[in-house]
Amino acid sequence: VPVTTRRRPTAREAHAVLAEAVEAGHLAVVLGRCAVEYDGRAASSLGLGDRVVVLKPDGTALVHTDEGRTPVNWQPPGATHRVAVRDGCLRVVSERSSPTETLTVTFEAVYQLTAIDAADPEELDLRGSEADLRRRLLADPSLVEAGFEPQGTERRTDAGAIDVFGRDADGTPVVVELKRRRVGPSAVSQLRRYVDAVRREEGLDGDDAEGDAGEGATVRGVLVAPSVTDRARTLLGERGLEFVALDPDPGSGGDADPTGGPDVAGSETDADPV
Amino acid sequence: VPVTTRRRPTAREAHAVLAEAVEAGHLAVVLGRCAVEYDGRAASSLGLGDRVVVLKPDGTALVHTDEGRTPVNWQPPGATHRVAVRDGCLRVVSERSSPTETLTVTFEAVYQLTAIDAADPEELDLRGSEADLRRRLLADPSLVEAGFEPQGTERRTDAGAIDVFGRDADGTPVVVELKRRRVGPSAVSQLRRYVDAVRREEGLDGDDAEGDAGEGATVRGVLVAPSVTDRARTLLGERGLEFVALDPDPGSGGDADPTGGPDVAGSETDADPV
DNA sequence: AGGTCTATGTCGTTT
DNA sequence: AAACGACGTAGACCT
Repeated sequence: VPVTTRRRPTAREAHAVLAEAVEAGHLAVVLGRCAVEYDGRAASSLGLGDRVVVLKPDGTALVHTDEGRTPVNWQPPGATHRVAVRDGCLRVVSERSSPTETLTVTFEAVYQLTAIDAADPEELDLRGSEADLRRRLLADPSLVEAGFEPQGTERRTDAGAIDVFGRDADGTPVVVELKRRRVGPSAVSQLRRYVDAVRREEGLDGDDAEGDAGEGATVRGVLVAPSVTDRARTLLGERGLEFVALDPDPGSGGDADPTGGPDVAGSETDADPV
Repeated sequence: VPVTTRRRPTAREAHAVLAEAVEAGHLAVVLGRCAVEYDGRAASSLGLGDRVVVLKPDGTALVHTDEGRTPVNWQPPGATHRVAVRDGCLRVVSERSSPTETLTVTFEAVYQLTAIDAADPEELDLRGSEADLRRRLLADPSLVEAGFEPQGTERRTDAGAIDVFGRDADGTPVVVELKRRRVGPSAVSQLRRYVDAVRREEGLDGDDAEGDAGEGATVRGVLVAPSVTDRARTLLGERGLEFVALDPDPGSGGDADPTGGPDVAGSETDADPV
C-alpha cells in the first residue's frame, strides 16, 4: 500500500499532493495549524489551532482537535473537496448540496500531509442492537408474557411504524416498543402515540387510558427494554402502559422479573395476577 | 510544533513512539492495516483493512475507514490508551469504565505513525442553535403571537423542562417547545407531554384535548420551528396543539405566516380569529 | 428527495 | 453518577 507523505510542505507542494489525492480517490490526512469556517444548516467560526483534517474519497471531511469524539467541524459523505492556494496558504473547501453547506479550512501551516489508497473490504459485525432484541423476542415471545403471539413487525400506523404488533392470550391487541437500553420519557411518549393510533384505527376506544388502566384498555402497550427511569415509569403508569425488562444480549440479565409477565408500571389495579 | 513520524516502523519502534506519545499527552495518528474488536454497551468485530486511527490526549480513540463521517469503532473521551506488541504486531487497547468498554486495535502493518503536541486554544463559535431561536423569541415575543408574554425558560414539570413558559393575551398558560429545524412526530409528543404535565400541575382539566381542541383547553401548547412534517401537523391537530413557523436565523425566513398568529394545526374550530 | 427512527449515538446541564 | 434533552446529530430504511 503506497503512502505519500510530505513534511512541512510549501503551500504549492501541499496543494499538488492533496489535489492529486482527492482526484485519485485516496484518503488524505493533514496535520496543521488552521482556521475553519462553516455555513449551512447552522454556521460557525473557529480560530487558529493545531488540528487533524481527514478527507475521504466518499466526500467526508473531518476536522478534529485534540479533544472530543465529535469533530469540531465536518462535512458528511457526498461533499466535494476542492483544494486551492490562497495568499500563500493551503485552503480546502468542502461543499455539498441539499442542504447547501460549505466547509472552509485555511491552513496557516501544514506540519504534515499524507495520502493513501486505502482498501477496506470488511463490514462491521455488530451485536447487541435493537434488531437483536427483536430477534430474541420473536424467537421466544413468552419473554413478553405467556401467551403473547407476535403478528408482525414494523406495522404502519398514522403515528409511525410499530416495532412488534401482536395479541395476548385473550386476543387483545398488543403494541410492543423495543429499546436496546434504559428508556426515559421519550420512549413512553412514542409507545403512547402508537397505542393511540392503533386504538383509533381499530375504532375501539377514544381515550380511556386515563386513570382506569388495564380493564378498559382494549389495546395494550408494552415497553420492552433493559430498564426504565423513574420518571418514565411514572408516565407509563399514568397511561396504563406496561414494562418488560429484557436485554438485547441473552447473557446480560434484564429478565430479572421472576413472574415473567409484564408489570403494569405504577398501577394499583394489579388485583388479578396471571 | 514538533512532529514525530515513522514510516513503516517495526512493531517495536511503533510501540516505543506511540507509548511515548500517549504518555506525553500528544495527539497520535496511525495509518495501518488493522483489525478491531469492541466490547461494551454493545460488541463488534471488524476484519482487516486499511484505516486511520486517532488517539487523543483526552482519552478519545477513533478508528476511521475510507467511508463515512462516523468512525467504524471508537472510544469516547475518558478512556485510557495502552500500547503493546503482541505476536510481533502493534496493538492498542483503549479502555474506560462506567460503562466498562474495551476497544482493541491490532495492526497487521503500520504504514505510518505520527505524534504531535497539538495546541488548540480556540473555542468554536456556533450560530443558529436552539438557544439562538430562544433568544430571538424572547427578544420579540410577538413572533409567537400578539400579546404573548414569556414568564420563564426551562420551567420544570413532572415530564421534563419546558423551553419557554408564558401566558397569552387572555392570561391562558402557554407551553412553547422550540426546535431549530423541521419537526416530526416526536416533537409533538414532547410538547403534548409538557402540556399534560402543566394541566395536571395547574389542576385544571384532566384531558380535554381529545377532539374539542381550542375552547376547552385551559393550557395551550405551541410548537415553534422552521417547519413541520405532514404527520406531525396531523398529530398537532388531533391534540389541539399549535404551530408557529420561526427560524433560528433571522434572515432565513420561517416567519412566512402573514397573520402572525399561531395556526391551530388541522383544527376546524377556527371560528374566532384574533 | 423527504419522512421516520435507531444509535456503542455524543455532548452539555442539572440534580 | 444518573437523568434528560439538543445536536449542523449521522445513518438506515422506506415511500
